[in-house]
Amino acid sequence: MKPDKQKRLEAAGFKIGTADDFLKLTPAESELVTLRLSLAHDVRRRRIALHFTQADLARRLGSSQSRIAKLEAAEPDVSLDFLFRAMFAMGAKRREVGQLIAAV
Amino acid sequence: MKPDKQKRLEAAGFKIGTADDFLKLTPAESELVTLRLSLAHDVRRRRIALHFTQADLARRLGSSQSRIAKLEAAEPDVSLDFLFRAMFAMGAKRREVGQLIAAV
DNA sequence: AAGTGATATGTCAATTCTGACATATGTCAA
DNA sequence: TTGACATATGTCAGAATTGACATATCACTT
Repeated sequence: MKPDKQKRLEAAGFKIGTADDFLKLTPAESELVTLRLSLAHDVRRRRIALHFTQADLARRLGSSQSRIAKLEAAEPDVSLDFLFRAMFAMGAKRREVGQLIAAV
Repeated sequence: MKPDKQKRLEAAGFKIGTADDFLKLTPAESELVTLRLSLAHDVRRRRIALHFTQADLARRLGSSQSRIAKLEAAEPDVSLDFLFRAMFAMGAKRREVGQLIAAV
């Protein structure tokens, strides 16, 4: 958001902040949320780059299409284990995953 | 292991390899195992650097001393979620965690 | 409009993971 | 040796996550 727009909104009584602020997350919780979102987004990016459907990826993981949809939506009942397994199942290396996680 | 020692052992009929080889892990499984071990090791390293006992860390996580012991031992019933929560609970940032994961 | 393939959403029983607890082992100082 | 503190190991009921399935929605072609 541009600074001037933020000023105008605040003048109008709106509090502006990130979703983390809004939800009053601790720094640790915030890091975890960001991590989950990054992974979920990258799974989709990689899947599409490989021309896989969700069903294709599910088959590789011994899972189901609906679970992949939930994974990519970063739904709260999706574990980090599942997210990482999806990454590695698409050939991602620790090096690449580390870079993704470290990215600001 | 030093190369010469490995040669001697192989000459004696021993097969030398990594645990991954021995267990016949796929590359994806291998990446996951290494990831878990790296995190578990780093949790212990950080905890000790902070002069925390396992009970201290457990309290921060709303967990128990025994679960932290299992975590640091990378026992198979410990989730990646729990490992990451422990890292972040000790103040680790995504940047640092990413570097740890990316490290060869 | 109807058909087709991909993705999203909801539910649920089974599996997996968790905190809690008991207890064992280890370490070190008094 | 005893005591005090830290860590390890085992168990288990409850909580969280899973695959499977049904079905809805979307995008595109005919």
